[in-house]
Amino acid sequence: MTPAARRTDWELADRLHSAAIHLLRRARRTDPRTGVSAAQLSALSVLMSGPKTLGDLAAAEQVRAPTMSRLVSEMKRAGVARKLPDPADGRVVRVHATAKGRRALARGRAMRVEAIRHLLARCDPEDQRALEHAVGFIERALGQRAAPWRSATSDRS
Amino acid sequence: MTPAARRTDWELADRLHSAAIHLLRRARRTDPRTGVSAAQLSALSVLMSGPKTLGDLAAAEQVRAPTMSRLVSEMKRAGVARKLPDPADGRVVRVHATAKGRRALARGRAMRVEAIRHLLARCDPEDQRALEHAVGFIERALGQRAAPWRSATSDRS
DNA sequence: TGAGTTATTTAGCCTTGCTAACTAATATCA
DNA sequence: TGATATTAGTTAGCAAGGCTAAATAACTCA
Repeated sequence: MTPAARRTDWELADRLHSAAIHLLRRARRTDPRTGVSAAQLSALSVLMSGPKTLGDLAAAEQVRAPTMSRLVSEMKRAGVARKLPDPADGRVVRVHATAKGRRALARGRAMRVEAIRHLLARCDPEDQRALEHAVGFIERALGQRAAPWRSATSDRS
Repeated sequence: MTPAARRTDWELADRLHSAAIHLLRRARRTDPRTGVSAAQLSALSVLMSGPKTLGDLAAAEQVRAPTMSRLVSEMKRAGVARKLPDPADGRVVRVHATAKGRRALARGRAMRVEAIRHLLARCDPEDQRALEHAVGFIERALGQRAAPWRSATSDRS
């Protein structure tokens, strides 16, 4: 690779980094209006694909077990999650999202996505093609596709 | 707008949101190795364009004055920032990055951008054009261009 | 000068990370 | 089988980094 090409790559990576930070900062402005904390919304998004054990939830959220244990207790208190015993293994706790939790997540996600959609309002067909191509590339590069909405705590920068 | 077009917009916004979250989650994996907290790195990035008052710094970081006051005290203790009195107004504190702070920021930013650049390694010329177009569009939509590297605290999701 | 405004700090609270240490349940194996 | 090890989750206690309210110090202006 030539030095010039390397510099170009670096610059593109830098701009992509910056754009991602600022895009999310804009998107999350609405979060306080959901009535559920960012950490709870993030955990709820993991639960959308079905009940999870506390350990799985902690791993998915990239936090330690005690952190998730406490968070789930708060979610239970807030009425957005339930804890049920595992019939096969008495040590295991299965966490389910409640209907209230699913509604809170849908609302929070919709507000965020709406904020981004608003930004895209002036998008012409060429912009849109480029965005789709770019997002598709990033999804492939990250080894994921149609990833669930995740993280509130975690996209801390 | 037809219902189908609206749905397409929503889906693109949703994927962009998700891609941004996961991109940053990947990029920040290296942060703990910088020796300076994410909040401090973010504040340092603001100081790269020159000294700032505490209030300006708080506004730039979107936190309250007491939060920034404490953060800057810690940065001073860590040797990455200095507090100097304003010669014209005795109430004002001017915060400067030290050489150590500039090095810490450069290191942290380089590690993040390197992580993203690594993701872009398989980028063919067409992908690159699309990414550049998409990033440029987002920069314009957010009303910024070549934004400084900001925030560690703030891209929390 | 004295009242009001502004910049920063202090005090104290909350959330959400963490580790260490504990309990309960299950698994292993001599 | 029964002792021991492992695993899942909880509890306790600490730190970082948000916040508001109230204090302090310096400035502005009538």
